[in-house]
Amino acid sequence: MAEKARDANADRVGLTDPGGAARATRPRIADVAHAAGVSKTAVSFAFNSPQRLNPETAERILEVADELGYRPHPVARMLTQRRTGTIGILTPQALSVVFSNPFFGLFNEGVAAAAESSGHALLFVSPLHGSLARAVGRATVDGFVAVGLPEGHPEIEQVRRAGLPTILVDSTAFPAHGFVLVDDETGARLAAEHIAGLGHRDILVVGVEPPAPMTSYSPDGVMGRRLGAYRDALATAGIDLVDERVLVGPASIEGGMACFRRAWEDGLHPTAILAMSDAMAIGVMHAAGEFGLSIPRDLSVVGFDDIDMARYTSPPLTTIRQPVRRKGEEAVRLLLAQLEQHPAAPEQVLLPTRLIVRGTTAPAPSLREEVGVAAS
Amino acid sequence: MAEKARDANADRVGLTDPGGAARATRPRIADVAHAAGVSKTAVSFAFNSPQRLNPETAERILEVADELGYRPHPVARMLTQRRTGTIGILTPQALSVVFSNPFFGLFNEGVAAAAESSGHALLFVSPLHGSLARAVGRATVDGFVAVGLPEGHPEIEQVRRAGLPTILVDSTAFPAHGFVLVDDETGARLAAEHIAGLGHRDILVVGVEPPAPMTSYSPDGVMGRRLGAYRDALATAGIDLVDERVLVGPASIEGGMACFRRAWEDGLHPTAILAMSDAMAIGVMHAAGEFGLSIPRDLSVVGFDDIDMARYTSPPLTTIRQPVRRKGEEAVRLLLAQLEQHPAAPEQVLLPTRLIVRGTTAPAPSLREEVGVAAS
DNA sequence: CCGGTTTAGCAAACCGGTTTAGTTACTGTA
DNA sequence: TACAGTAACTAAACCGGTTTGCTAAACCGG
Repeated sequence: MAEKARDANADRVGLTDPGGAARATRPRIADVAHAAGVSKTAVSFAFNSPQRLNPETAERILEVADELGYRPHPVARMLTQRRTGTIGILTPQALSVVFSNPFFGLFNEGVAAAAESSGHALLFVSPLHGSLARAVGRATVDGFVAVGLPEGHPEIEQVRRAGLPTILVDSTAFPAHGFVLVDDETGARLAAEHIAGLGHRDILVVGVEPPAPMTSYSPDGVMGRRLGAYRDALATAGIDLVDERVLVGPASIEGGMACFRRAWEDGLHPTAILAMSDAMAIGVMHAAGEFGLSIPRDLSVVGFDDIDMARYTSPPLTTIRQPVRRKGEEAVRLLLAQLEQHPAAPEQVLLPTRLIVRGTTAPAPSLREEVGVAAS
Repeated sequence: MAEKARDANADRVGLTDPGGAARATRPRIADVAHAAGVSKTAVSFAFNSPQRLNPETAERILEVADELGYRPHPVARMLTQRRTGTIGILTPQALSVVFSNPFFGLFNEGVAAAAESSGHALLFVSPLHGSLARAVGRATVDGFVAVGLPEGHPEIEQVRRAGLPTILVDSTAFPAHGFVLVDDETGARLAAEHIAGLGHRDILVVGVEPPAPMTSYSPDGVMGRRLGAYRDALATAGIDLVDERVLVGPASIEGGMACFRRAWEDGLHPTAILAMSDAMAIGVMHAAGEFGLSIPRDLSVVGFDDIDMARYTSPPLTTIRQPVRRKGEEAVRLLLAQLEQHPAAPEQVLLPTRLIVRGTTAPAPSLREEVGVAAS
């Protein structure tokens, strides 16, 4: 006896393609089986292990399938194979802000390079109707690369309980998971020491605002760690960084401009600014220009990240380099390793940062006069 | 009689979470049903239409589910609901090059904003082992936004035959589908006229290279249309743009630098460059600087796109603005419209471009001398 | 000509959910 | 008391594939 009646619906499916519009009913494996006079199994074999079939039969099945316009349904295939072939990029920010941040451009480059070479697609997952956990529940991925998930995030426990293999980037929120970190403390310390060493005393910090549900930095998050290191290094130089001198905004050029304008109009007239992102640093430079300041003569600026653009600003941006692309690559590499050999000890990677001195930093104005450099 | 034996496996599943590691076997709906003493149907209702259950029962089921750490399997759910809640972004380039291109950053912002507000996730689909069609076959999406699919692409027919709702951006390869275009011709013409009007005669075009399997522009592709319009407008001004004066490279700062260096060292010393991408224009500016040229005194540069960075270069970049963000938004909007009411006439959108004159264009050097501006 | 192996293909079980079409018990009405 | 209507829940079918276990025929050496 052949397949049950519902397993074949050749009459529903036109043999020829109706000219570009999506057809009413997509052909199923049973339709192909019926048309080729074989079982579903045979059709499945023809696609997945043709060597198990007589070559002629396999050939014929594939021809019939092509005529019908049949493609194995990817979702059904995922269900049986128990893998999706997709890697999820999990971010607590909205995707529209992610993509506006040049840091992510670079990070995604690395992720994409690694994912592509292993044949994985990339699914970007951000809070769904405000809930990260809900979005995670809907995501059809083999595992996550979670970037910048702050320790204090309200939904973090639910995300962890989802139980998918997850590699954290810029976060240590799940101690038992693999993660990729960058030596933010050293980077921030180098930036602060550089500025303090140039004689600056009146310093402002411009930071990336924490993602939506949160209102302040967790001391263990990236920005919190950077801020802590700025503070410590400045304190060592005898400078007290008060909260009023730490401004936050979106990690974009506009965000940096807004921060600087706000500060300047509030009467804060620093001689140096430590920015936690290059995009914001570039914004600061431009806003400073609007107020007639010249960089680095009147204002020194240090960025963070060393995005491509940093070397092309004028003057070129002094910044802290972190291997952003590599961060993405490593994260995917760790994830794939974990996916392959399940009970793998989660690996952990710490990447270095370093100070790149370019043209946006100079001795503090007061100091320059002392050493005989005339202010114009 | 209760469910079949295989439908419940309470013994496989620990009640408590074993401390962060992914559990061996994920609880299934039958496990919850068994533990709560109800049917699978009831569990499904508890999650999807709780009003169909006694509130207390629903509550109890959800509690049991939570204890077991049960989440409905998203792939199984997709299969029955016949929707994925995901929009695919289809690009013929590798993702690593996509993310390195600031144009895509902006475009993705628009796509993400529109997708997010409708609760859709974003899946990036690029050639899998060199084949776009194969990647399309694996993609679990409700529809595609295909960007920059050139008309002559070898796999285009297979992509179309996949039969998924698709909106094209910067391409008219599928005449029967909806698409979002930008008035590239007018933009390119304005750029060329601007340059010709400034007296330039020695002009170079720097273009974005076509995606991997292709080697030259299709005249109907974005870059082909822009090139055509450059040519026409220059011809009108009596200038013949020969093929040797059209260089292509990756759409990045480095790509622009490479193009300029190659040209300059080959003895091409133009007074103006028309770049088909802002990133490349920025690269050209820097490479020109390396050769001691001053912009716009010695060399005029016009970009294309008007990315964020364009207004922050020095001098700020003269360019053709196209509403890139909006392009992404419109594409998703059209796609969602088509997904909702199936037999919708595919919409088509044409967005304007315009010339933004900033600081990188000036009269041709020879001309300046004539009008009395001394060359230093 | 015989037992053993290989080849080719099939039916049924399975992946993990949702949905349809009931069934049962209870409530309200005439 | 009978009957309709509803609330609460369920068994079985279904989504569209893959995989397992099996059978029948062809092949093979002795």
